[in-house]
Amino acid sequence: MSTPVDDELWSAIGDPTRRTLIDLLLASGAGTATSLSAGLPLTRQAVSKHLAVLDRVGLVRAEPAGRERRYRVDEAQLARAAAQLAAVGTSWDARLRRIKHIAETIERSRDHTEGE
Amino acid sequence: MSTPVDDELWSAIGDPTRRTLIDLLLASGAGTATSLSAGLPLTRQAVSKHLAVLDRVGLVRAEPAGRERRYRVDEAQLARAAAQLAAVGTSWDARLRRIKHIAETIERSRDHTEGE
DNA sequence: TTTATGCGCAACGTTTGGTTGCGCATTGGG
DNA sequence: CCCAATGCGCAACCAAACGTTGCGCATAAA
Repeated sequence: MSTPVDDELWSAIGDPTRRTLIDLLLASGAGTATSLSAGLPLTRQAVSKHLAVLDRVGLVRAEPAGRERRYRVDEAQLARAAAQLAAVGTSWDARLRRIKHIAETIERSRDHTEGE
Repeated sequence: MSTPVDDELWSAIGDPTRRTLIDLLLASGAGTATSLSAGLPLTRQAVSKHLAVLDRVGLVRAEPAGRERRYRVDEAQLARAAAQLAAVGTSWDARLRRIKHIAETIERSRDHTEGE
């Protein structure tokens, strides 16, 4: 129900800071560790490590530009991640609906036979 | 774009082990730390701590039954969590689509004016 | 050629997921 | 009634992850 690879993706996007970074990168198109850390309560180092994690799972890609290291979201990979999130969500939803349906069915059949 | 409360929910369901526990609880209806740990590569203690976390954010609820402590998923809360997952996923998707659209627009206007 | 900016590496503290080893309560069989 | 077995919580301990500070090095700008 969950492969090791998918777990890596999950733990990458499970961190709130990394989700914020993805949001910022999506909003501004691209950014460096320094520029991103400017708008966050984090040091450049922390941001840099997070970007390294996102890079390792392929959610962002770095293009060196002079002395800068400009990061950009890999759209295909992020789409994959978004699909996974939605999948888990709808899976839970489906199960909850099924449970609710069964519960109602039992309730109804009890009303027919018993008077509890 | 993300409240502290929501971050707690996220970090709760961000952990792979806790998602597995939720799956198991959904599948079997209810369970104790001991019964759940039996089917996992975890000690009872680890499971117990995870259940405590899930309990604190309200995703599961415990009902003492004799010397046992039976846990059950709080369906409303889980539905809320599922909605959040889906929300983030679709938010990213929407942004990606918008970006792609803009990119195509620029590309097209460049083809008209420049020959680069 | 200096100066300043951007980055990576290393050492360190703190939180979190996991383990083991207790002790305490409840339950069930002599 | 009592004693073994079962289920749980608490505390101590380890390892990995997130964050910090303090370097040093390279590249761009003065």
